[in-house]
Amino acid sequence: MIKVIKPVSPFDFSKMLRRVSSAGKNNIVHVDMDNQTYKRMVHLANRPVLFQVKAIGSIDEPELEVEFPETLSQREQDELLVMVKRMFSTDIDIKQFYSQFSDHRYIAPLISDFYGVRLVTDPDLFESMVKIITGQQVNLTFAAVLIDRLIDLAGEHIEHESETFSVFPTAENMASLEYGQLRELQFSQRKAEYIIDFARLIASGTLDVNSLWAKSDEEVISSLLPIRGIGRWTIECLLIFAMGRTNVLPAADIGLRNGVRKAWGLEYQPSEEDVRRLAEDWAPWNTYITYYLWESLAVEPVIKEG
DNA sequence: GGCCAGGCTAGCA
DNA sequence: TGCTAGCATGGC
Repeated sequence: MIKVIKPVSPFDFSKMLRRVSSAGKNNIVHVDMDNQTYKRMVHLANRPVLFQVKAIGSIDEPELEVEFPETLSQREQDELLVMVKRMFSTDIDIKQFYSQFSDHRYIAPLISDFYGVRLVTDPDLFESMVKIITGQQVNLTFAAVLIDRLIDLAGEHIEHESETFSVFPTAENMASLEYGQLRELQFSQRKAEYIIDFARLIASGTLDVNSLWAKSDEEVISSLLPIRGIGRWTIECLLIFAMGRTNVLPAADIGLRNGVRKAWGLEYQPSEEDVRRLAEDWAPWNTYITYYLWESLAVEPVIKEG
């Protein structure tokens, strides 16, 4: 069955896909740049469901076709469409961001470079949190390798029309792991503890992550901060990469600081406080400015000759 | 080979 | 309250 979503324009699905497809080598997300499609499985009503998102139309008159099994109930269809809209930030009125910063010396060029690019989020809070904790203090390349290994170990792997789709491990899957199993994948002892303990909190019903959706950013931060292994940066990333909140400033983030250094042409590494000062007029678009600064670092490096 | 990675905790003053 | 050593390993 196919339903059509009309995102608010501008919406550059192609650039968004390029970013998604460069993360890791696992079989969770299947991106086809030629056909402009994104496919993956998610848990819906406790079973894995395959869906596909395909871009038709243009950047200024975008449409997304969402394809999913006929067997979904009406309620599950609604849930899936809400999730897809959130994942691709289709309802964010990005033109307001653009008009607010159209004359900004350092931000306007970013808008020009990444016109129509929106945040692409993870469909699931648990999945996102595991990825973020894994990414603490290690380079992104290594973090992606660790996540790939974790998916091989604990995820489901489902064949569908000659393609293999991996499904990210559920909290229940991971709650039954031992720390030593993650150590063997080259997780540090502490990260193994952080991640498995977090899975156990959810699987046991002690922590209800879905209750976070109704909370403000600061309420989400204060409710997760007491959990061991979860600091402010981690929650700020969750707010961005899982919840799609648009006004989050992870000022301590080394990538953001590098991005600010590059865009502002600074000769020194700005501190967290420096970033907060420069960002005083960024509201309510802290997340998008941060995201575009991250994007500006991810641009393919020029290959040197010789 | 040394420093840096899209940090966090625990221990100390 | 604020500071810092230690963690743990790949990338460059």
